[in-house]
Amino acid sequence: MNALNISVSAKLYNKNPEETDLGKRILSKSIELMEEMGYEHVTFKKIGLAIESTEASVYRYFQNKHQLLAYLIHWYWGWLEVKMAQEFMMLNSAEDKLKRAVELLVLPMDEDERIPHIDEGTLQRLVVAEYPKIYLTKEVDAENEEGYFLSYKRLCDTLGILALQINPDYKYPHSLFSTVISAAQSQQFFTEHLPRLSDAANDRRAIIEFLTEMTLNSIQKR
Amino acid sequence: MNALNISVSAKLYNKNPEETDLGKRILSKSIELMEEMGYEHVTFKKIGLAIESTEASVYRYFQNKHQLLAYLIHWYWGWLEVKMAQEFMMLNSAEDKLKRAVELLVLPMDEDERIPHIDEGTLQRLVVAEYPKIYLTKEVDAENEEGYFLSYKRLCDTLGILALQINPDYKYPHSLFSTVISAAQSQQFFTEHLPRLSDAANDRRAIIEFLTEMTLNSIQKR
DNA sequence: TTTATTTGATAGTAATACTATTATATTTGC
DNA sequence: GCAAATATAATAGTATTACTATCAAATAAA
Repeated sequence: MNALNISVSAKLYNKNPEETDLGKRILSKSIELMEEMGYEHVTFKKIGLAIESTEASVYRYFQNKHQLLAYLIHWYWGWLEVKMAQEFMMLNSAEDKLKRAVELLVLPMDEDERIPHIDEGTLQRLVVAEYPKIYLTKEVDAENEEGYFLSYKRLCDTLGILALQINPDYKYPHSLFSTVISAAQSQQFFTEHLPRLSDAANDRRAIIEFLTEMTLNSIQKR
Repeated sequence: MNALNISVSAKLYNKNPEETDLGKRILSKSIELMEEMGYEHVTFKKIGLAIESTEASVYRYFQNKHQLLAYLIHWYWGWLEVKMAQEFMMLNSAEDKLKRAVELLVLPMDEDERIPHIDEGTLQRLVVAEYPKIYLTKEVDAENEEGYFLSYKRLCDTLGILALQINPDYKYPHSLFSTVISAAQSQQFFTEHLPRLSDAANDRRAIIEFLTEMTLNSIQKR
């Protein structure tokens, strides 16, 4: 147990995939498959095949594909929060922390060797491509009560608190950061697939600058 | 043909639903059904039943559920653009126009009696609940070439041009308005389902204020 | 009023999203 | 080291979904 562990609510799985080898292979391969062929085209049968096991085994860990995606995305936000906390220790001003947070949202991630079964870079691309699908459903209220979205909400809170350190009177910290996090994802998607919806021709630094300006200009007292 | 007509690319249907009575009933009922039970739970069989026809008839108009949703959302953005153009005629400054645009994105729509087969209010709620699903797919590039997202892109352009009237040096007009439009949708969803992700407790005016501030502060020369 | 087109009714297929069962490994407790 | 518990593999089966195809009846157009 020297490895870093991201806590994921027990409601997000049937059987904890982090506890077994097969479970870790499911995580690893489903990230790969979903990123590669897209959430809609993945089935538990295909995952079973990829991990050289069976459909039934995957069902033992996750109730369905939706829960699996929710798990992976939840894990991603939890992990990003840990990353941010680590980096924030080296920074002093709230403004520097926010700037760094935006960078971490947009820059490609390198593999964290403490967690060999999860390829953070691939997971990040998966999140960019799929994340709104976990809450844009009719089951959102029930799943919200089960804690499906806790790590995302916590991340927004954390950043919102930084904003209030810059300007305690700012009225919309939660709205702002749910917007910024979401825009960080969608701008990455748009530069690649719908470039007319962005001004950052495949240039992550431009996305970062856009988001940073938007964030700081919104918060600033005037 | 005294009625207003929103142009929708022929790639978005098999057979133009606006041209027949059955087609219009499909539009009308699928908006209702999708809003009510959510995109995932709708099937062409259910739509067939609701319009007192058959599954096969629905397939004659749309290749699949995804294309149908894309049609409806495309129609919505097209219609919103027309609405905005109408309202902009009564306004002079670019700033006033942008403010009004944000209001139109967020305020509930009333029925346009020129188009009796489409309930704009219900359609707006459908768009809030489902719109990213039309581009978050592996088919996005192919569908983009077919013009699936033209009305959305046009809307971003239009608003971006207004921003440049306020500040010709602003570097991110497309990114800003794809973000603002998207945030207008997601903030509505969050206030209802994930309130911790917004600061506008079921208050559309607060969403409007948040977005308007964010927009104008981003554009402003400094 | 013949011809073409649209719709309704029905059937059928392959894939999906599961649930269930049983045999075989593998691990754990004693 | 062995019995008991647990995890997995292999397989089968079901209901639903996402289509495709066919053909007759109704309607519209030439």
